Amino acid sequence: MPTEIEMQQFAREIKKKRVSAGFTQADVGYALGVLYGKMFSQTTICRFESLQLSYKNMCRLKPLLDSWLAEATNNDNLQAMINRDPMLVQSRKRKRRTNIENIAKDSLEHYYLANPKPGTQEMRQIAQNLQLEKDVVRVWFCNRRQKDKRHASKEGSDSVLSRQMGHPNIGGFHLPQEMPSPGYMSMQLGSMPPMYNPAFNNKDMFYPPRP
DNA sequence: ATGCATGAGGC
DNA sequence: CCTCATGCATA
Repeated sequence: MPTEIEMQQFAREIKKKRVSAGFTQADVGYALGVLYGKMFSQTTICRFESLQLSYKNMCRLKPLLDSWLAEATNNDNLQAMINRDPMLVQSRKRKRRTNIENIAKDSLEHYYLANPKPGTQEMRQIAQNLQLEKDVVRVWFCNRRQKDKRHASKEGSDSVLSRQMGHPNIGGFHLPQEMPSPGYMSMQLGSMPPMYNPAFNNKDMFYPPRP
């Protein structure tokens, strides 16, 4: 089992190699499919590189990326660009993504801090207060807990519970105000080589997660 | 890069 | 209903 430090180094290594070879995260995910049968999405590669997966999850994916790294290092290029699988047959089953208002998100966060695992009745109540489907609320809590877990293996004693809070506001109105940027998502900007030049040129690269 | 969603597996 | 791994869709 690699240590978390080793995992961090590995993630940086993967990213460095990917970028210098001119691959996108999606390319890497696709390459894993070609190489080992199981393909991964851009999202997963992104989350691996930024250490946003659970440690256990990272350990399972590491071997795959490990050999990808080896492949990419040998074959230098001529690597993946194999024909993109057109295997998409519009399966219109997925629910359209709900957009939860910022006001509601603040309230949810508040509820979460008070109780991360509300019961069915409690969720009904919350859903009603915020005028959301209770399933949307349930999923929000599931995702919220999952997010906490990703950052769980941190050491500091304070941390996780003190972040983008600020408005103790439950059902009523809410003062429009800027939320302080959460600083817990450490990006590794300190180790960029000078010739670094990604395919994207947007400002996101040098911004903290969200305003 | 990230928000909301799905589905498998677990009790 | 939960957790966990994962991803479509979108900002």
